[in-house]
Amino acid sequence: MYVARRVPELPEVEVTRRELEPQLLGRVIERVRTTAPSYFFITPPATLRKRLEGRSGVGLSRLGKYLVLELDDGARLLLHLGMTGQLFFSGASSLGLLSALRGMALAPEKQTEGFTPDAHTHLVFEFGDRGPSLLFRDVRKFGKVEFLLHGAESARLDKLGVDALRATGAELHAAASVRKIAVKSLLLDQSVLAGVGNIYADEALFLAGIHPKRSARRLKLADCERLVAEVQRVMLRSIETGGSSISDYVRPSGARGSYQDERRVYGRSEEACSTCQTLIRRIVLGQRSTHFCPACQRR
DNA sequence: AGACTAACCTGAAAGC
DNA sequence: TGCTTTCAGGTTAGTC
Repeated sequence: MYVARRVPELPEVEVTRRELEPQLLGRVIERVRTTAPSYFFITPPATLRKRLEGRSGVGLSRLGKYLVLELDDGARLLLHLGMTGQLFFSGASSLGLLSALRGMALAPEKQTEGFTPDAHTHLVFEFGDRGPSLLFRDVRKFGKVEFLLHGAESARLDKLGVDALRATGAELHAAASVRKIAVKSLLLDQSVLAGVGNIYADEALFLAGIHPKRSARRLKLADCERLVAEVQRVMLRSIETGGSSISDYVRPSGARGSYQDERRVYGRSEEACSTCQTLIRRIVLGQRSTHFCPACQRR
């Protein structure tokens, strides 16, 4: 059986940003703990410790799926959650909340007070105020941490396109008209629209009535405008419900983002389309599972 | 140079 | 029951 998973895309990163910002900025990072060098660390752990200890955050922004922590000396720290990354503060409520937003159920023994960093917790900030520590946990290590000195260029950020929430149909159309790829692949290209991942790409294409395999080059301006509008609508709605689940989160057992219930096609292959009752199909496109309604979405 | 593909990683679930 | 295989996905490096 095919099991759908939830992975941090733009809305999850934005909800995380909003959660972290008030609890992080202005606090002096006294000590940095890390795991051993790995794929996860673009900047070696030893360098991170040296550069970050004694600093404090003065700004936390988001571009696509990246979080950018601006430090008091002008340096920046890029954080990417990859597929299984979790950022949270030590203490039960934060952990439960954020894991719920991720849609990842934690084992009961890990939901207790005073979460102890485990082998998957690759980065920990301990603060001079002795308040809750910031933990970055990532089981599959697809997440990324990169330190940038004041004024340093970031190849990763520089190659991102316009943030999906700020994009216009005209911008998408300009990129689409010169690409010989499927529209779904276009949406996933971070150099075009930054922040769109597999789930919201499928959802937006369904809502816009566009077949995922339709050629990008054949998209008309009106198609692109509709598509961008649906990308933004579904993402804004997801941010909204992620926020509302904060107050809904009471029992660990029932915790999850309400997005699960609103999704129309993703992970619903062989189920009836909510619009026309045709069975939702699943195909593989660009090495990614792709879900669509063969009747509602035209090539 | 654009387009496509394998690799990175781990745990859950399916398969045997 | 338990060991083995498959699979998910964001990003990047490598190939054609």
